[in-house]
Amino acid sequence: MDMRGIAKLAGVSSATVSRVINGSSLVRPETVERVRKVIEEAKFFPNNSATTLKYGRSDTYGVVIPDITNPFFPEFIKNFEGILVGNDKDMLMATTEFDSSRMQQCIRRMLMRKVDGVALLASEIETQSFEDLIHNRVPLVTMDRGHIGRGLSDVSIDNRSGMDQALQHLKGLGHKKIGYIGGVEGLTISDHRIDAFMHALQRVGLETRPEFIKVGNYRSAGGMNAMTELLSLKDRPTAVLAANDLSAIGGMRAAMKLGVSIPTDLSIVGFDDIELSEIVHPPLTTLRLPRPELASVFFYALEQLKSTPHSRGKHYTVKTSLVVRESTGPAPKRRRGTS
Amino acid sequence: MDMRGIAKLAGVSSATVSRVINGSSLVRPETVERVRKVIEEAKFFPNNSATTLKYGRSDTYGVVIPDITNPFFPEFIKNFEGILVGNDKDMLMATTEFDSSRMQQCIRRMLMRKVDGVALLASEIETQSFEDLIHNRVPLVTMDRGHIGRGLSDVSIDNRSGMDQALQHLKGLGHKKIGYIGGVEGLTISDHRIDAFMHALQRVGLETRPEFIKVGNYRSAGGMNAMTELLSLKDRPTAVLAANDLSAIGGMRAAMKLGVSIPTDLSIVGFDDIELSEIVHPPLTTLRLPRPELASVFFYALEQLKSTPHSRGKHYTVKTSLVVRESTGPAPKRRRGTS
DNA sequence: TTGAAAGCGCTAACAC
DNA sequence: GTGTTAGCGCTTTCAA
Repeated sequence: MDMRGIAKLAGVSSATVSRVINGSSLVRPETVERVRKVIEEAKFFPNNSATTLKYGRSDTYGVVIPDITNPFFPEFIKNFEGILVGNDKDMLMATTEFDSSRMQQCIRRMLMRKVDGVALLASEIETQSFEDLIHNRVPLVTMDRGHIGRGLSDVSIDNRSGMDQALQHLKGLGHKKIGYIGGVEGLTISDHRIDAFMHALQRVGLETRPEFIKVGNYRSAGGMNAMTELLSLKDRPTAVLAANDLSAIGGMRAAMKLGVSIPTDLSIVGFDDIELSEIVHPPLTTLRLPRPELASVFFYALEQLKSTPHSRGKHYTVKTSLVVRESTGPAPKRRRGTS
Repeated sequence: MDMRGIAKLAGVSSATVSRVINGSSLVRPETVERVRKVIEEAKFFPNNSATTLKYGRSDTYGVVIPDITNPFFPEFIKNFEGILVGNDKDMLMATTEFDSSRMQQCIRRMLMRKVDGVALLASEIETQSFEDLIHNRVPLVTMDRGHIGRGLSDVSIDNRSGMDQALQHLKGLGHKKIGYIGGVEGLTISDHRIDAFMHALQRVGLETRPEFIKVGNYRSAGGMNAMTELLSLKDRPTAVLAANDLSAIGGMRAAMKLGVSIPTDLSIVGFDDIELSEIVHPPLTTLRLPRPELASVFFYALEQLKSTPHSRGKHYTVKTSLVVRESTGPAPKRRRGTS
């Protein structure tokens, strides 16, 4: 069944049916009524691909994420989809699994589906991939890459303010030796976060120790490994920051397994503030990266780019803030033998 | 840029370009080569909506889920998307947030996008909603609703075998008073699971006590509330089953807060086996519902329906199995005063 | 082995 | 207020 079918049943033309569906005010109310009824009875739904074909836009935004099993992303997706649905748009989600050929496929799918823009939260992207998007004039908003350009905006995470807060908090509790569990090596977002950590240490006046910095993988297993390494050091940190909550939670698990109690023997601070962090035991002190705000900044940035297609994108920033729970406490008294 | 553009550049017709893209063997190798090069240089991507318009199919499957922040669903999505991408298909995901008007919107979106089928994992659907899908000949596969029909298959979760295993396990540990934290009241999937629990109690030879059955909401907060109620009973259960892992984990939290230690004072069994259940402390004993298998059964069921459009669907079953971890242990000795 | 052309369903410009 | 019609990009049948 198409609009012509409906038109015939209602005794009008397909143009009128189109007008009714799109709420044009030019149609006589009784006609509207009649057409509506026929649409209802026939259970008719307009075929979106015809409009997409005609106008080259699909009212769909693409979202590319690395790993949907990291709770941070579903929480973002939930908010983002909510905004889209509220604006009568659709979402095409694709996950890269940290794999660059998957990433290429994702971009390809986005282009073939004529998405109106792409929110790119997967930072392992090579520049090459998104050149295709730029070249095809698809608005692109990235997370924490720092580069902008024509049709390209970036939402950076203000790691700095959050890290400062976290380190001040720890310093206030008497901690001096602070470790770090990183993300996946080589991703810009991980590098930014490590940089932010190092600089924050300096600003707060704590020493940086290379052996206190371990890589993880943004998942709990990586956090466990990294923490195990940190705790096997002769001179251990008394507090640890992690690149995300999942790593921090893995780290807590590893610590508990090794008989290190939290926060008595060791303090831990996460990053993201996923829902889980409140439920876990002990509840995790963490830097909150607010998903609702992040989602709406992405949406706003995309809409901006779409409405001014040929102009240069902008830098946006989302702030982080410290949420103190129970995984941080006073630094333990020094043991004999360790400095 | 469209196929005619490519055709002109390559000195062929758009038909030939189409043939090259679709891998037709009728084109002379040198022509293929030439066209390929032009496509490459122009960074051309075919416009999927034209094909969708022409053939009424989009090579996209829809997935409708209630709540993406419940880790069970991302884990399903991850597997399902993997299968789809491997078969050159796309996924249109929609979440209902347990809201029936959102559900209607979801179905509408699916119909407008001409999805080739829908995997419906949200059981709060009213029959009315999916009549639209059936009416428009869209293959539909539901989870644990039990009804099949023309173009409609169902994947049921074999709660029974799993519940039996769980209760045998608990009985073997000396438990006699077993509580249950349910899902959202009124959802068929919740009702099925409660039924399965009651029948399993009978089969295993344990008594059923209405006051031991509490509703939750599939989230940790609901599990906390339900557990708090259970523990406020004068005569408490010594073991509790939950409708999903999130509820079980919430239940553990509540128990810990009330000074009830797990598994010493109370045993808990979850349902799903989300990744989190292994990380949580203590690691959760649970009934595993294997997501990779679930995803592939859904895909298979959809493909079956698509290839035989006018025939009746089938019943599929996915079995659950008990994974014993550390949240279950021997029943505590009876305290004085409680029977 | 390649080309020409019709038609999928919708919408907006134009005609009445 | 309503109807007519062209055309979005692709594939496939038919013709050459």
